Amino acid sequence: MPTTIDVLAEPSRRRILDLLLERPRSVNELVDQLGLTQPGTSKHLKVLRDSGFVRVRQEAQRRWYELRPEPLQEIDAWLSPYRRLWSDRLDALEQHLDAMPDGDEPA
Amino acid sequence: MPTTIDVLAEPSRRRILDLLLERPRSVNELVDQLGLTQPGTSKHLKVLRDSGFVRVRQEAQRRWYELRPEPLQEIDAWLSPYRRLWSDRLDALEQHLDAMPDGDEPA
DNA sequence: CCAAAATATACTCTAGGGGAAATATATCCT
DNA sequence: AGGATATATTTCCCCTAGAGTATATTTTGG
Repeated sequence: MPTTIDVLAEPSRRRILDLLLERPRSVNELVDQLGLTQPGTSKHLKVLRDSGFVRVRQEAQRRWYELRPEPLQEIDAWLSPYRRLWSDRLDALEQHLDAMPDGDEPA
Repeated sequence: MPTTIDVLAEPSRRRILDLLLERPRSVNELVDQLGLTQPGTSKHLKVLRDSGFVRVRQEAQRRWYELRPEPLQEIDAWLSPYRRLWSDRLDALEQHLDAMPDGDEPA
């Protein structure tokens, strides 16, 4: 079973997420927008379902796909330790330490 | 050439980033930590270099790899439109709107 | 200059993932 | 019930990405 980030690595699936961010859509709508075949689209949707990115609401024969936040939050969380690289000007400190030949602590 | 997120999708590469988040490391250090072969590790490092995740500082025969923030920032930026799904309690509103048969605004 | 250390590149093999076409399933409508 | 609509599943093919092995390259120390 693919990782959350594996799922995101596929361009068509990212496009699906983009489309679903605007509003819920039916499979055929997505097929049209993506330019993929219907089976191909359904396959991606299955992956997105299994990994929790989307859920389906059935209405007659039509199925409305909509976004779920959890997996994206997971990515957000994964990213968070790295944020110190560019926030709080801590990156300036790092560069400083790297540039110095030996220990050199600022106040 | 692989996308930023393609690069991130590979588990060993994510582990490399984790290790480099602690501190810069030489290739052999990474080899030991990863349990991969040296060539395999170097290959991943090349991918990480080409995509801007790391840069190298050479010192004698040793090469010190260190993190660069840009590609991770890019992911962060990509994520940002999706944050409205869970931040500012806007998700609660969305769910509410979905559940309601018609418009119904909270205070 | 030579051997060793550290890293990079080239090559081969293999498995998994994505695409398209065909088919199956489900639900509505009359 | 039966045809039509909407979607899912299966099958097959191909191609790429990753792993390992062998080899090349670079730099150092003596």
